[in-house]
Amino acid sequence: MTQSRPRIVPEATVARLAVYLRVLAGLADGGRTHVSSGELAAAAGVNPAGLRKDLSYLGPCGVRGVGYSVAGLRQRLTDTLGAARSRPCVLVGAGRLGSALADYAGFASRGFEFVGLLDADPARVGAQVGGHTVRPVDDLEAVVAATQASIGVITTPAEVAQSVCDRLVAAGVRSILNFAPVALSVPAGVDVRKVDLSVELQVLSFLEQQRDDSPPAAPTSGPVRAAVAAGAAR
Amino acid sequence: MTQSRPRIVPEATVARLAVYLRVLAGLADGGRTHVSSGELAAAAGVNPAGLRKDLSYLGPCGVRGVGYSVAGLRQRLTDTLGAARSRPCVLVGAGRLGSALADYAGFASRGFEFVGLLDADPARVGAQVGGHTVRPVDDLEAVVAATQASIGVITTPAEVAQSVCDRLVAAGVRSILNFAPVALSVPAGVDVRKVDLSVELQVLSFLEQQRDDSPPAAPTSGPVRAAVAAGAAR
DNA sequence: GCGACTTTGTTCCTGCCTTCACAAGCGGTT
DNA sequence: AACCGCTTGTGAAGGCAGGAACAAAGTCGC
Repeated sequence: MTQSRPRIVPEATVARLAVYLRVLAGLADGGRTHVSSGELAAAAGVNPAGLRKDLSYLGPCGVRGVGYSVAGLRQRLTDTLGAARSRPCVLVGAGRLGSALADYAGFASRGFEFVGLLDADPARVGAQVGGHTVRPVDDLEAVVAATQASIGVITTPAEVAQSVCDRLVAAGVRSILNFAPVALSVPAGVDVRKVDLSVELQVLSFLEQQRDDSPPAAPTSGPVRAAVAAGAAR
Repeated sequence: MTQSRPRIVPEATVARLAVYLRVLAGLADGGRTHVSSGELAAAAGVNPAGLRKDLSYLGPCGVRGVGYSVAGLRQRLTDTLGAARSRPCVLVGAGRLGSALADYAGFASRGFEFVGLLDADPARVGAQVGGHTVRPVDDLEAVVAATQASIGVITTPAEVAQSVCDRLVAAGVRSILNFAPVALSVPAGVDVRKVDLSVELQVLSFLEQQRDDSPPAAPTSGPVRAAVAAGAAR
């Protein structure tokens, strides 16, 4: 509550904070009361020094010589990430991927609740997914208004993603998670994050090809490898 | 084939090349024969100068004053990304998310074929998903050996992800796409990419909280906003 | 045939992120 | 009460990605 300094938090750090929070939840379940930066960093797959720097954006939250209090750090991260209160989410596109997301327990346990599932296909309307009934996409504005949804998730085909996005924004949604393989354009003040599944596979394909081509090259230099990227999706 | 200079390609660039390739496929379907960097960049949601820099890693592939040949650039990107040949993929964890991925048409059309679906739950074994039958996870080594799968996709619960990963690596898989919310540890020479869905939502939640807290602050500076992220148009 | 326009490819620069290394601080022990 | 070991927090440096501006080059029009 008493954020001494309103320091800015880099987005890359925010993504890692979410990972730390999850690791802490596991530690708390295991009965641990304190953790060192080294142990926490190992579990999160990051550099210990980087972890300390990430946490330093929140102000001092550890005890030197001891480590971090699991409960205390967890609370601080929860507050910082805005995970204290539940965030209502609207999902558009109740296909296979959309249904999988709506039913994913990992969201609900972290304060994200799907309060509306919408689809344009009449065959899907009325289906029960994750405790909710799929409604026609025409109800989009009504659902957003009634539920005060703050986050929109788009899992529609690429062709209609932009129009769905526009309607979400017009209805008041200012945070959008986009799974459709298109670059959405939104007005200032609206945040979009994109998850592109086929891009992930193609990056792996590229790295594999590099491996196949480069064995003859110097193995020590390792310039092409360009690291593995364990962190966020990006 | 005649890569004049074996220039290294940054991983961030590789991810964008995959996006360009998809945009080009759409342009080719529309009958377009040439594109300028500006148009291509707009469709991909990136800066035109950055796009040209990305493409310059492949050597000169455009014509000054004209632009890029859609077919030519597409071929070059396909070769670079290793998307020319089909990549067999094994998916472990045929739950909702796994089934959605196995059935996703966007993968097959880009040369990724799921040649094996595995699950530990006897209730799921035998189910038909995306034209394949779910097999017991005990068959993992046999399936990898028989199909020469080069990419493993993990959509299991977090608790078993590391053991599944170890088995995949032992069986010869050297590229892994991990959807389980844990940091996998792998030996050198194995590439892992992680997609963390709940992290994406929590980053949005953080940005939303920032928006709610910062209106009183100076709106012009916009330091906290920290940009929008991945593929956002801007 | 020549000029002007368009577009690429490159270079420079700025800012951010990551990493290393060290000083400061706290608990436990004697 | 003082010392010692352990851990955090921070400062500095290096590397990398992103963006803007400029020169080279090729085409189109006259």
